[in-house]
Amino acid sequence: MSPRREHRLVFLLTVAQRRLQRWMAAQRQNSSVTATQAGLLFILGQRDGVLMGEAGAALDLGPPGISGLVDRMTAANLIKRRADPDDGRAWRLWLTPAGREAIAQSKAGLVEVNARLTDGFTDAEIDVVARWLTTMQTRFPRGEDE
Amino acid sequence: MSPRREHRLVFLLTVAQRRLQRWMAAQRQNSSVTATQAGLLFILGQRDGVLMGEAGAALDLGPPGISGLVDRMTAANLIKRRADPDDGRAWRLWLTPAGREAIAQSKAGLVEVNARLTDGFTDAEIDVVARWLTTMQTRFPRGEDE
DNA sequence: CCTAGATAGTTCGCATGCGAAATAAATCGA
DNA sequence: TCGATTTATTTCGCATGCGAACTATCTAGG
Repeated sequence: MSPRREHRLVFLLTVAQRRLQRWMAAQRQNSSVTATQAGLLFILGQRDGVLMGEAGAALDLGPPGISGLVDRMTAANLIKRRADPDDGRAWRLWLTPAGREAIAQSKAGLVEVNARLTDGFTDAEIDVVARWLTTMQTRFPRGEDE
Repeated sequence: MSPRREHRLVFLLTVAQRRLQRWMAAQRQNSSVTATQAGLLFILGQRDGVLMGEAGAALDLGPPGISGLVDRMTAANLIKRRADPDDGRAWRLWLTPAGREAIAQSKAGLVEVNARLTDGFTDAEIDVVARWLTTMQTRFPRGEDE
């Protein structure tokens, strides 16, 4: 109703994400992997050997973002970077055995998060939330997208 | 339904927040202030002279977070830090005239963001979203809160 | 062919915020 | 009253990701 209430959505979203990241980091402790890292693992689990740019687009990361992510995950021996045989500029990403194991671990770790994320809300309500979050990508386009 | 769909909430939330931040930064260009900075301005607009810790709690920032935020906003001449007369450890935060002006600007800037955040959703749906975001703070507690 | 643009990644400097450890001031208990 | 603990804030090193500028490669057009 009042514009004041809607104002708060910006802050609510910011805070909610910070909470989630912090909570996941605390759970994670010395094992496993961040949410974004898990995202890349899941992508590679479905389509091993994607281009960095493709992965970045799927994760909504710009070039520096995906580049850094790949650096860190390569250093952690979760993925490997190999030159594309057909394009000297491009690199393709591949899971390492450790990365493949981390997928299973991450999926397990997400079970608790999922439970908390949906706790106290009906399926219909979660659908609304998911739709709202999904369409953020359309409603807040990047650069010259539209 | 399928656990797969709920898995995605983690990523949807992460991406949504990144989108929003990026979009706001792009709009912001060379003027105005980030969402979190606006949050602090609004707090001071209602209760000038809060303790740093209080502000941090309201913004869901830990000590290093609020400390850095205050540093940057002090450097930008939006707020002032003054020692608490009754407690030598504590600092209270006050708006500068520039900060007071920035509040109005920020509120204006949020109008467009609000419109986009709620665009295409009914009031009832936005209520669900707001409730979901709000209760994240309960469902993902910090440290030893509970 | 060869040059002009487009494209894939990287690097740099910055902003944000974290946890852990440090500092300084306040308070509590013997 | 004085040492031990608690509390407010800062500092440090790190992770994440951005925009801008750069590098290297590819692709078109002449």
